[in-house]
Amino acid sequence: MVQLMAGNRLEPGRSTASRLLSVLDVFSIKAEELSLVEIADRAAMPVATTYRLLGELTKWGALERLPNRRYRVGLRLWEVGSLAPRQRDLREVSRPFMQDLYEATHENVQVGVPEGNEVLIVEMVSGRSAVPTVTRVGGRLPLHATAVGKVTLAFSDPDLLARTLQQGLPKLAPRTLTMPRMLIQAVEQARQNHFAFAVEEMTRGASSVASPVLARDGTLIAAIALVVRASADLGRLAPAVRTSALALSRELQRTR
Amino acid sequence: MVQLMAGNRLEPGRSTASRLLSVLDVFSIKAEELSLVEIADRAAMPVATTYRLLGELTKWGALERLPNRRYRVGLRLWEVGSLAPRQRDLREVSRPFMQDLYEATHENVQVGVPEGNEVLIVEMVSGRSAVPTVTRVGGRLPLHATAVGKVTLAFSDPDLLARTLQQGLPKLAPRTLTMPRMLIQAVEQARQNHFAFAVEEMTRGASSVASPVLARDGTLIAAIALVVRASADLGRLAPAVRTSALALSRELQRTR
DNA sequence: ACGCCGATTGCCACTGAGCGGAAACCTGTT
DNA sequence: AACAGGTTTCCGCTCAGTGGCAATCGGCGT
Repeated sequence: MVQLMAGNRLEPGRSTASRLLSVLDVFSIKAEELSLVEIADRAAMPVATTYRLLGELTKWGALERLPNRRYRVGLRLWEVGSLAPRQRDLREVSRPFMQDLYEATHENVQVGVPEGNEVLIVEMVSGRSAVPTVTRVGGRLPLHATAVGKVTLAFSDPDLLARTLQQGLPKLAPRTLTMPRMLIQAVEQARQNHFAFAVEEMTRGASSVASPVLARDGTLIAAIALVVRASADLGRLAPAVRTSALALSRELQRTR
Repeated sequence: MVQLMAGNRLEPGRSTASRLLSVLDVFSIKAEELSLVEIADRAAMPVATTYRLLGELTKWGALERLPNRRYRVGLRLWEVGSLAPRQRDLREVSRPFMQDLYEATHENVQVGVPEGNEVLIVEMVSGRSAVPTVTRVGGRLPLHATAVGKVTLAFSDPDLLARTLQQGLPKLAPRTLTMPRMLIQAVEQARQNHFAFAVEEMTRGASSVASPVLARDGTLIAAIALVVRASADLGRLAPAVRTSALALSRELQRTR
């Protein structure tokens, strides 16, 4: 028998709760179905420990076990998550406005809220004729390379912009703004115009226009955007997005 | 100082993981914003313990802390939950079909999947003109008093019906089927017709028609329903629901 | 302003719940 | 039938989690 760690713990100080939650962290849009070892690896925990925690999570319904012994996120977790008021209220109120915007343009409509250093997409309306996007409801978009992101930066606490610049502006597509000066200027413009563009900055062939959804006190609640093929005339679409954003803002201000 | 339990635990044998998850359990549609003591009470745990767990959950983002010191479900939990493939795929595929059904009838359209002894509503389309329903996305409906429920019972493992009968048929509205015989008969009819009705069995003034969404092997994936005011002509609406259910089934069978 | 009461936060002694290495046990593959 | 890769069970050791208590905070009524 080899030497054991003190208390038999590889990482003393890490709480059981945080271990449990870090199991949930390993699931993502690119990894929605994982095996025991895959989860253990990604969560940086021994298999035995991971196995026990997975058992608890599965029993509760946070995860589901597939016949091929893999794990995926379960319905019970979705159910509890769908109670999150921040997304639920916004989503319910915005749906009709998004629908109208879709009818008028037949392009992809997205609504996102700031979450950490990204924008979390909370609702989407898209049809067959619109450009296919990689984005999904529940997915995240970067702040510096999207229209929703620029609008968010323009109407949030200034140090969100500072943090974004500090952690660098990764080049995601040929036309991504990678120079701080350029982004600062774009954000400044967004603040003045109440809308922002992003032309092939995130994905080649796709562009977007966004406008802010604001609370009574002027703070940003969300951003609404149209994602279109790069050849589309963004200038012509901007007023429609702006109008929807205003209507949505007014409706949200009415209810609270 | 008073006597302490062995190990200072009130409830030895209850794991930390299960305690953490039972904190999430206390949140519901009727209790989406709770204070520390309320949570401790409902989860049957001491305040000190609850406080620590709430701290971990908040740090991770599963819960959010409001200025009034209350807790509610956070965006991070919604984000992870939205990865649940069972609801995500179904929801994405069904949306256009639901939209069509809505356009044709201008009534509330619901899609639900079986989860435990209830139906979990996964997606909804409703307009201003339709009857206001209490049901929300993420909400649950009883198996015995709704059209979606009866359809689910008709096309699921027979012992789901047995379990439903065993735990009693609570009277939810004047016309709820409370006699086992009646429910069995209704389920039998649903199996033959491929649709079911519920006339003011759940809520006075509201009725519904539902039809099953089936996998290639005949097992039930979901149920799609129209919820209408009680005065509406259900018989006239049934074929539309049936048609949507078939179209949706076919589309789902195509993709997998 | 003041005092009251419930809610929140911090503290700390005690021990069983959680940890993880290792071995047994499956499951599909050559 | 042997093997490889993953999954499940086992078990001894100990520190992380527990929860009673008390100090502190804060909202509300007087």
